[in-house]
Amino acid sequence: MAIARPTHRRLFAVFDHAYGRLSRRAGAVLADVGVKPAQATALVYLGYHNGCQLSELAAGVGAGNAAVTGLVDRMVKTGLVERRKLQSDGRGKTVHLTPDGLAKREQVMQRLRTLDEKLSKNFTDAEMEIIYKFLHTASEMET
Amino acid sequence: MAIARPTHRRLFAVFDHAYGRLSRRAGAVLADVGVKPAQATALVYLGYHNGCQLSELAAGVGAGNAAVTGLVDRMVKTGLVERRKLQSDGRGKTVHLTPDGLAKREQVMQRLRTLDEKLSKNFTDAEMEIIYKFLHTASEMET
DNA sequence: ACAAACTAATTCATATGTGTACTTTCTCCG
DNA sequence: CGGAGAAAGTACACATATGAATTAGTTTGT
Repeated sequence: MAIARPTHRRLFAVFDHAYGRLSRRAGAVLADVGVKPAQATALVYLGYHNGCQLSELAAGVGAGNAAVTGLVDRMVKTGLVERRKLQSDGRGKTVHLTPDGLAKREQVMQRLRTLDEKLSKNFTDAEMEIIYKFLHTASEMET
Repeated sequence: MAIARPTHRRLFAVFDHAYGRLSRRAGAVLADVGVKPAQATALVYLGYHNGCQLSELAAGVGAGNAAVTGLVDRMVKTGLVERRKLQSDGRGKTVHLTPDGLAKREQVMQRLRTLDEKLSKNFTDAEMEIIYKFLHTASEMET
């Protein structure tokens, strides 16, 4: 039996709370860009994988297909991206940044870089390694 | 000027992604308890602060008042909690676990403890300190 | 070549979040 | 006392998430 580790008992709760607060902050930081947080995430991802399929975008932003269908709908409506049919596979659709979407992405990246700096500035590189390892563990954890 | 820290450039994105995946996992883990993730969070908080006011619950679970109004509505509807008027202040309402809510909370705690163990088992206590410090930083960060 | 199985995207019901506006109630200051 | 203003909850419009069911297109096994 492992020694009790009281400070670890509510890890998930702390993670959950921290994320809630952080995402509110991110939402506020992005408000003046006129893009919602989930859309910002998608714009960033698309900058690296422009023209990817919906499913890939879903995996990339860590959500399910259904969520991304609606997300892309709203982004198409506001002119940030466009959907195209995939000719190689009749089921697939690809998502492409518009010039407008690309411009918004630049602004988003500015804001997120600042946020990242604030988040990480009190940690050493060695500490950041641990934090990344932890976040990666949380991402990849299986049931 | 600081040295470029490429691995830190997308901290927020990594955090966001990790949270998305982790919360899906938590949702799946809680599915058999028949409680949604936000409700589970509220149940846990209420276990420590039963009878607190709505605003305190909101702060405790990291959401706004409006979100918690609806959350409590749904939990009242399914009999997990009840709302009472605060006599000391005509504006306030307090939230109380029902026996049913308390029972669900026990099940939730079981599941979350298991999740916590999986999340933290590959980290030493010293590493966990850093992770908690980071999560705390993320919670408390000001604009 | 075809039925069975799989995959991609969508739709639907529902849960949860935000910001804003509104109501009610308190508090505090002149 | 009495009105300005803060605070607590709620209502509303909307963004975003999930899971289940649906539709359509592709792949596979015989």
